[in-house]
Amino acid sequence: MITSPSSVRRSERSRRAILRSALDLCTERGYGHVTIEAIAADAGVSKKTIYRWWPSKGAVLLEAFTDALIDATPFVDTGDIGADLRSHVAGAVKLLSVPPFGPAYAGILSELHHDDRLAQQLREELIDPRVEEAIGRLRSAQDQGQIPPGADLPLAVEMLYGPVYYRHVLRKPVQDEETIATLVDHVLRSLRAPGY
Amino acid sequence: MITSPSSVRRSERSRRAILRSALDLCTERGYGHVTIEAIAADAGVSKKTIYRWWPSKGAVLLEAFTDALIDATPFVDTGDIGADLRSHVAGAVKLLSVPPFGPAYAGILSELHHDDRLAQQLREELIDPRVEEAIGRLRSAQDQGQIPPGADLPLAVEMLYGPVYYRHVLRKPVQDEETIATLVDHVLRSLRAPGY
DNA sequence: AACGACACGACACGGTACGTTCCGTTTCCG
DNA sequence: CGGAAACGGAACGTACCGTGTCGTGTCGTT
Repeated sequence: MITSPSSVRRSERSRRAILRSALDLCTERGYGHVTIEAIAADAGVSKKTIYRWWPSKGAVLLEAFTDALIDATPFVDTGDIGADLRSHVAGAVKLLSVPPFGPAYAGILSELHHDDRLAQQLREELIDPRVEEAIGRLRSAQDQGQIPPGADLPLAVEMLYGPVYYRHVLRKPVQDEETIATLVDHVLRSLRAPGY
Repeated sequence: MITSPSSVRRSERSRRAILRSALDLCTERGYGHVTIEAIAADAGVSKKTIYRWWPSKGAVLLEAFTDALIDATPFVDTGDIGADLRSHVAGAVKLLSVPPFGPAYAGILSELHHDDRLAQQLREELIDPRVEEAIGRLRSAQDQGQIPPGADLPLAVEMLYGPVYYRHVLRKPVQDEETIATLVDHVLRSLRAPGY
């Protein structure tokens, strides 16, 4: 997320305080009340310092959120694609269900349509790599014969994540473990079943 | 969307001018630049008049968007559930792909997480009724034996709309007709195939 | 036909956050 | 040790917010 003045003299202390304050304010007062001025005040930092390293508050929160998401939803391979997908999706759903990460990600998504840089950054640094990881895990299951050779793996990823985004964006109640299991089953079935 | 002073003396002329200006500004300058002040100036209307009938700019655009969506994506019943779902989803995708409706809906979604009234209004007046309609169409296909009796119809709706929201929110390229057909096929297959 | 209520356009207000600029201080590389 | 650069703090003009006031016009009521 380091934007312009690539430098080793950057204050790591300020950086951490800014990211922490951004998430804290998101918890305490909601994304809408997270402002550059509020972050600066809470972190004991000059506004200039924030603008020097990030182009917008969305970029600040994206950096904070990305770190948390990668920790929360690793891609494991136990040999059982169903179980692995269930635990992976459950991890994402759980992260989105608790402040500050749910509101933070909703806020980030809300900025995408009027912030081309942020949209590109989100896709390149978060979405695309993780979609690739997911496809990789599905391909591994394919090699083990759990998924047919010709299956449309990118579509499978969208069918898994689509409902998660759908519910999060519309603020519907989050999926419980059973619903997630049913979803994963249906997606895997749709890959296995013959065409109509 | 009429909020408080329920009255027959409301100016229909002003109402139409406001809705039109809101959509026009969304096309010309993007959702982020649509402000109550800009709408008022463009529509030749007092800010007070807007605030009298709508609680926020999101509510204004939701009213305008709802009218357009209902026209664009009817639920038809030709007897072929696959064909009907394809044309329905294609209608929604097409509407979202053109200004002002794509940006307008993205903007509306972006307000949901800090505007409880708007979230409730969207669910009650747009999402829930249309989900019910979709389930009704699926149930009709069930009666004709095109979908098994025990199928999870609400989940099917989420699997259909989920990827549409996913791509729209993340600003990924919109689905073409072939992709939509593949999606519909997979969802229907997932309902028909036996459990793993 | 006259009244009275109420929506209307207009304008002004204080408030908040924006993004930028200037200044003096601190920190750290060479 | 000297200087460049990042720092915190304060102030700036701008934009939009949501509200209040006021005079005008129009539409129900009687």
